[in-house]
Amino acid sequence: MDDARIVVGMSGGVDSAVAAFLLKEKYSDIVGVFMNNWKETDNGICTTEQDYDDVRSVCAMLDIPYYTVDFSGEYMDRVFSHFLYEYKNGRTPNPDILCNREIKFKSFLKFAEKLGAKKIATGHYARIDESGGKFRLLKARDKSKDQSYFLCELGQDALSRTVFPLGETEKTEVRDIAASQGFVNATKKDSTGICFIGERNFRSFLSQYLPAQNGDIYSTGGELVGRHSGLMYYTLGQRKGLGIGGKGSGEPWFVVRKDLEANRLIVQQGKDSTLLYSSALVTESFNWISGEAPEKVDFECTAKFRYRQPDQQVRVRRNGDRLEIEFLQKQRAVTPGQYAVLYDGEICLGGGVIKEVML
RNA sequence: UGGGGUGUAGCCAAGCGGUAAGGCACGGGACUUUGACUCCCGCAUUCGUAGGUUCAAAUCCUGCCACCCCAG
Repeated sequence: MDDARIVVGMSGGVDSAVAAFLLKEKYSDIVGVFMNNWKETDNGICTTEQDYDDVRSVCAMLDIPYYTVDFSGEYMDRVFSHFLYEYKNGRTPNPDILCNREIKFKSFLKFAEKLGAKKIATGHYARIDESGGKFRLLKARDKSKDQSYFLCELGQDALSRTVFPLGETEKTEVRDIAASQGFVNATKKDSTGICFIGERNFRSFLSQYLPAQNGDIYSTGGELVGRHSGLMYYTLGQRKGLGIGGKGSGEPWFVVRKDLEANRLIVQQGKDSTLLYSSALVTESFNWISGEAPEKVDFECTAKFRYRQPDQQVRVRRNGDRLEIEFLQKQRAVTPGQYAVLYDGEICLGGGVIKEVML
């Protein structure tokens, strides 16, 4: 039994509740902390009250103290402002990876220190192992829930002070444990949508922060095929929301390019739109979880370009901080602003923002 | 106002006397801690309109309306 204090981040969902429960096997001094990182500015449905109630209920059953902490200022400055900046520039950001780096594994970690804790824990599905003072991030045992992709920006400092109690646990077991413990959130639906902001109408949400500018939609053949309501509402490979019907072959249309200069959306018809398939990408800065780039400048490994994508074989060429990642199989809709995350089998090597994509 | 053609859901489009295919779009749901993709479900009691024939019409007949084309 470890009597050093550990702080567990609790969202109100089943995962973090069960994570806290599992910690009781090894830790005697556990503190639950609920993070409130988003201030409602509209009169949307506020689920944070309910979530906090659930945290209270679970902590009471576990007989552990709990606190709530507000990082909404940090979230706005270090995550959301960047999120908006990226959209404004035509890219498609991944705020949750940044949120992990900046909030959960930075601000929250510091907060835990102030509470006298040596370590923090979260309900992420991923594993950490250590050997000779080196920490590695590994995929979760439950491959269908593995969230290592979202943790690709972490480093040695964060990993050395983090515990992921659910790393070896299947999601179904998590539900079973929650049920057997009688947790109020045992059957609560998993939350999705941007972390802390939640699920909401993407268009109306974004429009509150960025001005939308209508424009034309052109086919790759140069034909005017429709109107768009603002480039920021679309991402590469997107089908929904184009409103183009009855034209051409009858197949659906997909976004293949955003022309910011002309405020035009370029679309192509058919699933096998060749312009959607790329063969390589470039990241300009890359976070190596080990803390240092591998010695080899040219090597093969696997990669993911989006969450829950099967591993893809790639060849990496390293040029300082710049990485060129070549795909052995062409990839559909690899999008600037998203992350390329490298893996060596179970090991998550790290990730970087996709800067440009080559056909 | 001579000739020909076409009018089926938001768009494209089957149907040619037996009681409205399909696709796209759209809406809802599933999946999902980004954005997407994908999957599932829904989506014309009605076929430009008014009559007529028929047991039965979107399908046949007639008038009208609209649009298109060729002539003028």
